[in-house]
Amino acid sequence: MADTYHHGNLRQALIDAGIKIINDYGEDYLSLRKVAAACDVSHAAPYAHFKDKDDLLEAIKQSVTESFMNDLVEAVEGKATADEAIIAMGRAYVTFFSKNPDYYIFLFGKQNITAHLKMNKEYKNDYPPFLLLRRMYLRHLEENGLEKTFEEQEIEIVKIWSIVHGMASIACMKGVKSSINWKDLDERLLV
Amino acid sequence: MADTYHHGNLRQALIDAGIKIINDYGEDYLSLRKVAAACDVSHAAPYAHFKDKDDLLEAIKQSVTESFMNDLVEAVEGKATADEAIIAMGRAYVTFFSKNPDYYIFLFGKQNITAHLKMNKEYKNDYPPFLLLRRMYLRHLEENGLEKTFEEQEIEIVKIWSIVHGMASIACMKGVKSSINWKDLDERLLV
DNA sequence: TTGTGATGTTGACAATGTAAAGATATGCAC
DNA sequence: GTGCATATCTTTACATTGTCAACATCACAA
Repeated sequence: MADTYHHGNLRQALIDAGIKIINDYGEDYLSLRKVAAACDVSHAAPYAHFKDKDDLLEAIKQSVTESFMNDLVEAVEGKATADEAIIAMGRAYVTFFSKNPDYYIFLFGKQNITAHLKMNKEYKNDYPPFLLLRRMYLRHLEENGLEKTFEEQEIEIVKIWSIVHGMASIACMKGVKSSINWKDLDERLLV
Repeated sequence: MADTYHHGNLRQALIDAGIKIINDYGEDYLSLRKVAAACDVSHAAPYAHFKDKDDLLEAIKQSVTESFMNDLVEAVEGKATADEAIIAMGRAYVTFFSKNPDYYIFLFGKQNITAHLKMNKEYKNDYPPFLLLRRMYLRHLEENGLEKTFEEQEIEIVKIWSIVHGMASIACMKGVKSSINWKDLDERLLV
């Protein structure tokens, strides 16, 4: 099935090609036609799988978020305590974006001048990485026999998130993995 | 000087036209050629004043930020106490973006999923609105004879900012000025 | 077997950013 | 005022891009 008329799994191939382009040259460089060309397919072929460019972008974003989540879950799995898990998650978070700086801009926006989570409740209840952090935080409270109001919980979770996200943001801007101060991150994550 | 070959003040006219387009149809609808057309000028004329599209966008952004700052300063001026000034500034902040929702996306980014200020110190020391808030906050401390460490100060300032910015963000999304709970905002701003 | 829908190709079009070459006005040296 | 350098603007041209329509090809079920 080398050079068949049908591609086989073009949809996934387009997503992968898009990710590679974003990774290699940044989002600005990506175009529908280049993605199609990267898959050795005519420039209109993507329209069989995606409504328009935005639709493809959405799919790519979802795919990147998935692999982001995989890294986070993998980091958390099998950790003895919630505290260890939170630190591991923080490191994985920063590592993910320092490995692929373009993902940060792609996921969080080009003109992102902020480093904290949106207050919007819908978002906090939707975004998988955030849900994972909340689970870890609640486990942390339980393991240490702590009692917090819901308000206090939210504030602390956002605080942790901010530290990690801000650190990732800085790491991305500098684009220098070696500039990350891991010990500093760990210490700041110890609630 | 009705129909002269030279426009007179094309640079400013282009910026104004750009602002109007963003205001009326959103940033996506803006193109160099449309801006030029709105000024009754050939599509390449802007290149005498701006290096490229991004350059024009930068100028527009700067202009919008200026009028934003004007609103904030005007709100603060002549207020008897710092507390009054902070509340007035908060209201002006939210009002500005509820009057022109497109400005929010334009200034803070389309995929802005965050509602707090970037931790980045450079930013905090550069962004005029933030500097204004810090001045008011320090005046507040002074007027009430309060002593805070630098750390505490930063946390509280970011907190105030977050409340205001988050409220503006929500107001923009709903696009409904009447949905703003001004009393709630005032109360939350009382440190 | 047949034909129906999913998948791909080709060709076309309008919108866009940008560069090059030339036209026109403005201001300054003399 | 004359003449010229420069800033400003127009015209023309071109490549890229998103999108559509018409058609080709394939897979699979009736």
